[in-house]
Amino acid sequence: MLSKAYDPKPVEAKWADTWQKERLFISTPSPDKKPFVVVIPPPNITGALHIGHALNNTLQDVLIRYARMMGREAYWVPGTDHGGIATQNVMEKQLKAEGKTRHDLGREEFIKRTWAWYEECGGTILGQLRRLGCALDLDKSNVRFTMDKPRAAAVFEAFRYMWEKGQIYRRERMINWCTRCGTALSDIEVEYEDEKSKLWHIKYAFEDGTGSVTVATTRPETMLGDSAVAVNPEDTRYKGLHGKKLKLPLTDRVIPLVADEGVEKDFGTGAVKITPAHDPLDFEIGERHSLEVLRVISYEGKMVNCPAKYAGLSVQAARKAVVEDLSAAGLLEKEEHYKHSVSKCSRCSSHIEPLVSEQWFVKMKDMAAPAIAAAEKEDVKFYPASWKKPFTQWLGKIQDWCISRQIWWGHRIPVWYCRACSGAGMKFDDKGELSRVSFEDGALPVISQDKPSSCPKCGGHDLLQDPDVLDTWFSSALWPFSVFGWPEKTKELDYYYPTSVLVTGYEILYLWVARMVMSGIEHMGRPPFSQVYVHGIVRDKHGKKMSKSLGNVVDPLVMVDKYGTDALRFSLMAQTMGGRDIPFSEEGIVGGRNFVNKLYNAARFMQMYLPETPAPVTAAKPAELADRWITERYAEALRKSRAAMAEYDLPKAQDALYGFIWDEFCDWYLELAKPRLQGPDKDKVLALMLELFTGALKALHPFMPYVTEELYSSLKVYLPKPGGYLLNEAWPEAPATDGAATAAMQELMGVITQLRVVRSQFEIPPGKLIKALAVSGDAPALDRLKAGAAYVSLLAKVEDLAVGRDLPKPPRAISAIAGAFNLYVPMDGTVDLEKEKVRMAKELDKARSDSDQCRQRLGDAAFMARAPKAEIDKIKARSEECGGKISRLTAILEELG
RNA sequence: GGGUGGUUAGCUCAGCGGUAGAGCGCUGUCCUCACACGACAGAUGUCACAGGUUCAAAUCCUGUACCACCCACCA
Repeated sequence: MLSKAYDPKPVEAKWADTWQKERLFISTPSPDKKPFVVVIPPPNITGALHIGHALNNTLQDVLIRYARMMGREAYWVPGTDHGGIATQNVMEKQLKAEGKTRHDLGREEFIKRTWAWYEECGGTILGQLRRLGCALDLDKSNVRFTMDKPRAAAVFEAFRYMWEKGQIYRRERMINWCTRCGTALSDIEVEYEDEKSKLWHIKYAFEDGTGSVTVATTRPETMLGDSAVAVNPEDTRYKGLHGKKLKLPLTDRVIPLVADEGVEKDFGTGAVKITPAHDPLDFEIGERHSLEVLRVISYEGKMVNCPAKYAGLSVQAARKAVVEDLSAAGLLEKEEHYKHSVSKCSRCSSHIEPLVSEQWFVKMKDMAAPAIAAAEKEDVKFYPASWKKPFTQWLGKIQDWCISRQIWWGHRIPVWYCRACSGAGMKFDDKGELSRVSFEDGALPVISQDKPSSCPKCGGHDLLQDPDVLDTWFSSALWPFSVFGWPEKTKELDYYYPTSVLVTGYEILYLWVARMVMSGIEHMGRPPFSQVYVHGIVRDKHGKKMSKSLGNVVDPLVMVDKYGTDALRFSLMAQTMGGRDIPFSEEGIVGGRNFVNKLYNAARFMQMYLPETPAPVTAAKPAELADRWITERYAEALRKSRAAMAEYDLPKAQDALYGFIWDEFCDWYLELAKPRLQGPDKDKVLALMLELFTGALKALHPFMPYVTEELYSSLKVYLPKPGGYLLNEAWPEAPATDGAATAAMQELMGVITQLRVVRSQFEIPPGKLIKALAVSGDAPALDRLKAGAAYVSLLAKVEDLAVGRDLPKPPRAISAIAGAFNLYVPMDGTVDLEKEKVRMAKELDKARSDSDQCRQRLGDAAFMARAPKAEIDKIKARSEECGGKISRLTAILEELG
């Protein structure tokens, strides 16, 4: 005999292994079948997977397995992402623990070390995906990496093409600079946080001594780089002062007062100091007025190009010093408390310094337009649909994308410079390495993936590669086609592209999804997928975002160890309802674990009656009421589940099967089958049970792959037509049913439940058999009950069920009403008459208020005139039923006295 | 400042025009020969608030409050 409780560990290990060994998840282009393709959002090689990955990959796995079982050529393409800054940060942390920096290693050594880390971490991630049951073929030959050779070729081709088309450019622009990471970032990699700060009001005096203008600022230290003060041209307070010169405090510079529409009249004093080099709005205003761009904050976050007193100070220290000096000079008009949002690096949470820098950019407007159109036309369709609007709106406001990063780990920008031809455009660090490139200062680009053998202009051989790398999302954006070998024209690309559905959390909708859509249209001529399944973020049980600092991070593998993969998957799935964020609680997994155990025990139950030596159970299926009923319920569950899958409502699809298995198959059908398994019907009943249960296992397989495979493999030997791996079986068809048995069964279930209520309320011991009478004026109902008497006897533990039209109520009997029947349960000892009276009176009250409600509606002329006939009939029927119930209850109560 | 979503049983959430549901938790009985990771039974809701549409509103519309998230050049 198998153990009472299911032990997922050995089972999961066995199947995970077998599936991979058998290459069960591999796919090859098969033109006779329709492909169903999902490319995995490649996890960053920054460490172990978190619970969000578990959810994301479970959803994909369900879709893939389901599609495969529905006859599609399903392919889930595995891979990992090199993860640019994020990975570099992990490496730097490792080095820090050794007391080193990446500069101690040097670029080449650092990259070598990161590749070694890729081998280690990438392997860990794949192992985790494997344990999660993911139907990914994890053979080396099939796993992609965003920085492997084919993907590098794709990156180069995309860069080359867009450069030649003029879509990629390099110039000076305002960018977000993370002083800790030491690199430029794109706009979406910046997060904002409210911070309590101060608003300083500073007086700028006119050069001619005719007064002053007061500006308000949250960043007084940047005044050292001011090139103007701006006011709104409509602002009457400053009419006539435009063009006047102001003395810039703490310096000997003189700056103009300019008029610009970008200035809000209502903010502060209506006058703004303009620091074109360190503020996006100021930069724009500066461009409009040809103001000098004076950089006073260095890439290291230190003050430069300013009076010696401040030079070299950190931004914070400079702020303090500037405020003190202004105050001492009497130029600080006031200081107020102020809350504003500051920008933080999304990777390291350090302060972001907006500054002007020469970087590589991608022009986005032209790429965005067709992507917006694709979303509008639903060539790319969102599930849930509510994501369409934010998606198109974001694309509508898109800014050019800064793609260069001043880090080491990533795709090196495929551009080379000839030392002889680029001259001052090449800047070198103290080690003699090319550190920065400036087109403005004369650098001449040569686009090439590998080092060009000679300079196309002068023929020289001293060419150096651009020191920057590309934003990691640049390669991610190409993922849906780079995985198939693009730009090579491969069979795979031809067959699998465009892919079917992309499954992702909403947090990378813009960062990644939008860029994939744009890139797909740009390079492949059509969007990379037709559907986007957007899910929420897994949070802790209080709804807080999981983070290491809060200490509320849940490791999915710890949960898997404790409860099993199927349990984790089941509970994550159950909670994704609505596509919103998911509060994760460990208690929730227990529910999943219990369900897995339920499945296991249902199988164990069947096994008890099946022969030791496996042989197909070939008996004809039985056809009594319970059999027809359970078949109808099974068909209904499959229909519901299939319909839910069609609209990507995965949790609903799972829930329909869960309800069928637990509430119907186990709680009713198996119970009803027990005595029959001892009698002549045994084989027939087993045949049906096997058919329905193994069918349910197939249907559940996409959700809970391990336990279903295990149970199916042990039961299939009894099937007339045993299948192979569940993944290769067809997802079950609902048998044709007329639904007739469901109503009849419901009537019996009502009688059984009422008798159980009597047993429970009058504390009749569970083991004790009772006598019962069922009385009704409804002759067909009596016949039906007679036919189903065995079920009632069995499930309500009745030893003698008398059914008739005019049976008298025995003395000392408890009454109950179930549908058309008055039920009487004679009691052995004394009956608590008061309790019985209260019970009946309560029933009567309920029936009366129900009846009143019906009568009221039936007496409402407006209702009668306007409500649909079906509704009126329903109320009429209910009213009649209530009426009958009231008179029956009244009679019972009268008898009770 | 703009936008989106939410407000239903103690908790997490379904339901989205016709008598309020599930899971967990809670209470009672039972270790009934598949499962105590179980069975059976039970309690618990002015469906945020205010208007409106409708014969009928948790469900549709409008507004309010609170919560959450996203976006924005909040000097």
